[in-house]
Amino acid sequence: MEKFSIDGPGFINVTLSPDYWRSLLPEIIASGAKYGEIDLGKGQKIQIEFVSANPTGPLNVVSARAAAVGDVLVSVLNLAGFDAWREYYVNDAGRQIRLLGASVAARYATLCGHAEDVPEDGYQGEYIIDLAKEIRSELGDELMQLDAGERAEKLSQIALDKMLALHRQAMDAYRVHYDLWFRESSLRAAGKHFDVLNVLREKGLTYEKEGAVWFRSTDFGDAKDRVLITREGEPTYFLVDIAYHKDKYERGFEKIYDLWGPDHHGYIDRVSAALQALGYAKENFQVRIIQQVNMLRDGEVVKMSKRAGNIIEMREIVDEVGVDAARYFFIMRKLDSPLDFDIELAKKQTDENPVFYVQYAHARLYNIIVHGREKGVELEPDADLSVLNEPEEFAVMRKLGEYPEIIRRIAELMEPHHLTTYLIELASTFHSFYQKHRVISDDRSLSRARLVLVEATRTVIHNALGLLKITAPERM
RNA sequence: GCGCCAGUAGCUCAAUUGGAUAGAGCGUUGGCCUCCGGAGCCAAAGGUUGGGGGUUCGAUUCCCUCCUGGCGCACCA
Repeated sequence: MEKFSIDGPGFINVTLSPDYWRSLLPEIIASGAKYGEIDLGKGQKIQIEFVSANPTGPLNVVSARAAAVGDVLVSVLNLAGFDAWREYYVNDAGRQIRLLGASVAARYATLCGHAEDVPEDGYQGEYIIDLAKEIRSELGDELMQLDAGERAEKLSQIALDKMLALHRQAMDAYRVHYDLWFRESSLRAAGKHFDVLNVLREKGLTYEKEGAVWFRSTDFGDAKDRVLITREGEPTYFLVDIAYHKDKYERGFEKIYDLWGPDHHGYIDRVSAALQALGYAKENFQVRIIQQVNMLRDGEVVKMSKRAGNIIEMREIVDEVGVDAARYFFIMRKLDSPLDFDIELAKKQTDENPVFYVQYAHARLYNIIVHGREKGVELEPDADLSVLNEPEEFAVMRKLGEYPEIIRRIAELMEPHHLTTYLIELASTFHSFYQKHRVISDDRSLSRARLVLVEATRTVIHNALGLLKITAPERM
């Protein structure tokens, strides 16, 4: 530290010495991918559940946003000292799967020459027909020999497996690799939801009304009580979901965070109520709502309607703009803000596109090091850095020093957009330096020192892009 | 009607959770390549932070109220 000063009410300014900033550079290079590591989490086990889309239809663009956000959050949390885990909840049981089976069965029967209507509340989408066609091409008409009930049951399992495989492929292509795809059916098979029901009942937190079993969630802050067992005797999605969340704690997670879509915010209080009723601390279960995505083409919002069948699928958007741009654009905004995704902009390979701005900076940095080597100036992390005295050099060093703080902020606030904002700032700070000063020149000692600055900058950009799982190109 | 979220430069968004002169990108205007990548840089213009109250040394941030937009208010998931 160089000096303290008191400047106005509430401000104490601390000036750090030039040597402090210079010493950061070899540290960054030595740390490599570990630069930015902090001990915020202290090894705490934390689970992030995200996407968890129903396997009854294709993944949409909201899932693509959630997938990018959840994936990056876990990476950042791990860097911040947590033991973080990616999980996907597969709703592979219950009413909707029966409807999936019935819908596919109707299309299948129709293809086999026995015209049948898709049930009123079934799935009408084009993809159901595709599924039916695929199944028929594999199995022929043989399922027509079963009675209608068995056929629907059989087809629901086949369709489920196929949808699930598609979802896994889409996530894989998107570079999201879950630690676990958790099956709802496994909870049901083990009767875990009935265990929950019994516990709540023993605590006197349930009652019967109009033939259904209710949970007194209002005792724990919910707006109204909720049904656990329907009049028909079926467990609700809610009951099984309580069991799922309880199971997370039983598997050793100390904190469980869910990322949900905006249409689920009314659901938060009841799950929180149930977990509190079961004795878990309120603050260990948190839900972040990820707002909607508006797809734009040439500045116009693309109208999407599930009914009309013109939804944009996750796969389509990733195929069209590429994984790098898609991930970047979906991370770019604060979770609370609706996100405008301009498809044409994401595809542009120009300065209008922030992805290319950052990737360009990395390619340029890499190239400078190559150029230095060609000129006989090797990268030496222990070079004498006292020759670095330009304001633009210190601006870059200060920016590099911010990185661990960015990691902390993202981990504490669960807001990954700070990473893309930071990358733009770092790239911009470096470009300003680069424009004004030459790295490789006749002054050997200055060249060596600046190469250290370049490599440290390259390392941080590389690390940040790594967290985003966006490629850091050596040339473009 | 009730609840959640948003409203910041012409456009798309930030602002280290209450701090200093509210910052970037795009767009506009004017400059910069004999030279490590011009996919870059510099400069200028552009703001009553949706309106109005309040809290205090200090508010984009917290509270109240109103306006606008999105979403939700199932024995669906």
